[in-house]
Amino acid sequence: MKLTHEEIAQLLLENNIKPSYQRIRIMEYLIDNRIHPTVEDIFNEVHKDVPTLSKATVYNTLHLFIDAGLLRVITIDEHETRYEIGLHDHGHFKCNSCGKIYDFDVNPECLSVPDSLNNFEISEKNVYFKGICPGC
Amino acid sequence: MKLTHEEIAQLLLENNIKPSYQRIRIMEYLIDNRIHPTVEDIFNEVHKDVPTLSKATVYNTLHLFIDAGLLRVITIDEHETRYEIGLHDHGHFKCNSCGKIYDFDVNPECLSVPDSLNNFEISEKNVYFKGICPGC
DNA sequence: ATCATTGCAAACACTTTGCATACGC
DNA sequence: GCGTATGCAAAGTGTTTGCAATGAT
Repeated sequence: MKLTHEEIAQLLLENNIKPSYQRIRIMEYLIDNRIHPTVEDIFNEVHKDVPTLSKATVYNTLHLFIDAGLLRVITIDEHETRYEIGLHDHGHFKCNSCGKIYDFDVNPECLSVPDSLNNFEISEKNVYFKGICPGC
Repeated sequence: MKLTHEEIAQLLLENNIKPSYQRIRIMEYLIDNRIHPTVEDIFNEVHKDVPTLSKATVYNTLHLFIDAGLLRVITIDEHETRYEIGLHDHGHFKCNSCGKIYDFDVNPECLSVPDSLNNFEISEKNVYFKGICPGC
């Protein structure tokens, strides 16, 4: 189910983003590599195929995607900004040893809004755990 | 129930931290101002009373407290590192408009570990919501 | 006197910005 | 040709580091 460049271009257009080559390649990377990559990760990999790519463009593009609601920032760790293309709500587990981030399904109960937030308008819910993964 | 400097010194000693004046004042600030302050907040306020205080010392001291388990980093937003002295587990709500952070009690169900994390050793659990607070 | 803590300034890493070039309709 | 996206380099921010001065026991 790998998307073609045309399909990705379509996806971008639907979100009012002009599908430049760089943007398509960055989106392609994000779709194919659901590893919660950092800017570093994205830049390094896409740069291999698109040598002229600059980091500024990566930053620009990610912000574009975020504003369009296509991309989410994962804020688990200071000093480390990661991104993932938005699916359903789910939790993240970060291994403090190897640094890998795992997805997990959260108890739906969990995301119920407590009484104390009655008059709050909630746009985003996040759950994350930290610890050591089985491999470490 | 404001703690005296002596009581704070005692608290630090119990955690194997030498109670220097700066450390006491920083801890005092953290205890008296449960507003999830940033380094900026802490530095600015404590600096008023302790003019020689340097930011490096604030950073040093916060790391000391964190290592001792007295302090927690709140990672809600990239570009913004906030701290709170550790109490029970609770959720945080951040208002995207005024930036204020509210505490709320999370559904205990929420923090139950899902099957998919069976063999994971979990040391930290976090829940945070974002949106707009009633005041905004 | 010794060892730890502090404060300053320089170094760092990550991100943003400004601007000139290049690209696409 | 015009407007936008890109790439570079410089500027900006927040945090860390090295080291000399200070403070405590």
